[in-house]
Amino acid sequence: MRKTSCELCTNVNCFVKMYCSPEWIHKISLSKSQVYFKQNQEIIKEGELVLGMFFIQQGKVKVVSTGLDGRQQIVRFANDGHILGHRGLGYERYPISAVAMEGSLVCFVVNDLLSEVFMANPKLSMGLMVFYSRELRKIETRMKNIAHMNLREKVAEALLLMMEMFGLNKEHELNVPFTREDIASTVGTNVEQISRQLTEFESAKLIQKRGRKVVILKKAGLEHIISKHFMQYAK
Amino acid sequence: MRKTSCELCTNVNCFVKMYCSPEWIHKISLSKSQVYFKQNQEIIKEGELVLGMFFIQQGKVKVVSTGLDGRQQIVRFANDGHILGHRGLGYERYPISAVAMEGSLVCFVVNDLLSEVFMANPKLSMGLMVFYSRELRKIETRMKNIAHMNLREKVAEALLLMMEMFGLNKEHELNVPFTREDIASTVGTNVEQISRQLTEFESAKLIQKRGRKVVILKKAGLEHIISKHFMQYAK
DNA sequence: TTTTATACTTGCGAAATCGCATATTTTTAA
DNA sequence: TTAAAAATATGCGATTTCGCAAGTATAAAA
Repeated sequence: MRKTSCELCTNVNCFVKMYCSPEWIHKISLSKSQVYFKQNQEIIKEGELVLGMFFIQQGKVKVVSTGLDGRQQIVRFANDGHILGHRGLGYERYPISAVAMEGSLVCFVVNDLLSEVFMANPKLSMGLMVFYSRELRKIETRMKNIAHMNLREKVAEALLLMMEMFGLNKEHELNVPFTREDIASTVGTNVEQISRQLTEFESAKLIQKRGRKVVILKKAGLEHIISKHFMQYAK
Repeated sequence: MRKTSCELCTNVNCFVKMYCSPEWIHKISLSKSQVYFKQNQEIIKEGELVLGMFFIQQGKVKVVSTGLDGRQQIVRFANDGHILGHRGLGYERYPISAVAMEGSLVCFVVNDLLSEVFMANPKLSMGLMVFYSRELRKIETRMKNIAHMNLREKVAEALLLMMEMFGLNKEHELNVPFTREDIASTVGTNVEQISRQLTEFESAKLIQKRGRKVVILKKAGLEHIISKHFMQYAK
């Protein structure tokens, strides 16, 4: 498989394409590398040296933080155009892992080039700062939710989170391969609790279980479950 | 009280002083405003319009996210040199509030000037990106901890968090005014549980309660309680 | 100083969550 | 297609956390 040049790449959400000058896009295109990761392969491994940043050209990824005990926490999901490894900035080693949830194509740019790019393309830095600020906002909200919601609410939120990131296929199933364990790691509980809660949602006709797959029947119903935790501001 | 000029300000942790050119420091100094906030006053109010960024010249601050029900989550603590309101970047309204835990002096820079500053001082943007990335890392770790730790561990972590940010005074008390409610909001539980847990820590001779104040007797003991949740990488 | 308000503590029953054990189903591999 | 492995479902007792209530201590106000 040949490397896609940035100039020909059709991913319109890529930060490089959005914020860099044509000359710099060309430079990056020349020196970047590109790797295909199979389902469940680790793109980034917690504890490894930070060598650069990853840009998802096309794929579905979970970002996980692993405890000493092996328990995992899914910190966020990512897909096309999203960045991986930016938390390594200013650090020696990656604080988290990133795992492909299905086959994913990822571009990689080394640190030295990145520094040059940032100094020469202030719009990229600005764009990334806005991105960071949104990430912070999202995760802060999620932290509050994990702290305040009960299990039922947290599972509802996890389903909505996955739906927002990966969408539904034509059969209205969540459009990403995942296990009960993944939901448990998102929510901070164990697989049994997820099973029980999904069963309950199914009896309430909010979802339908199809083997490992989950069909979203009533998004509004799930949203209603968590609505009391969200403030909406007057415009 | 007169406004401190940036040139004469002694806060060495300020991002402006660290990363901007002398001309830009001067420009900022001229157009910034400076406000003193008393204990428990709101520096930033969730839902209000984002007009700029705040830089803490000297003070102690908690950043809180409030639920519809009024339940609060302390998202992080901040002190001298830290930034407030940066999560508003790219947003219309602030997603969180910031409250002075004791009298605090804060500088404010409006949006328009900020954009100019970023475009003209790429090192500032870089510095801020590293800052953001560290914030992300911290909060992701904290999210995992809130999700995985039991109450005892979470309270130990909250005490260590405050100690790291605000230090101890000569009597080894946590050097910041706070209530049990503050710890509860950090941990995601209620005041009663905090009382019980502090009592338990006191019997274990890890801390000593002096009215509202908390003396840290054995930091290593608190660290040991949470150690099983932290990975350390080989150098 | 005295009073009042606020914050803190503790007991105890209720509720939620956990975690083992086991059965079933689904997926993967042969 | 069949066999083996992995993932899912569910009952149930154990454990943790919650939340009210009532009392005590501390800080703020008069």
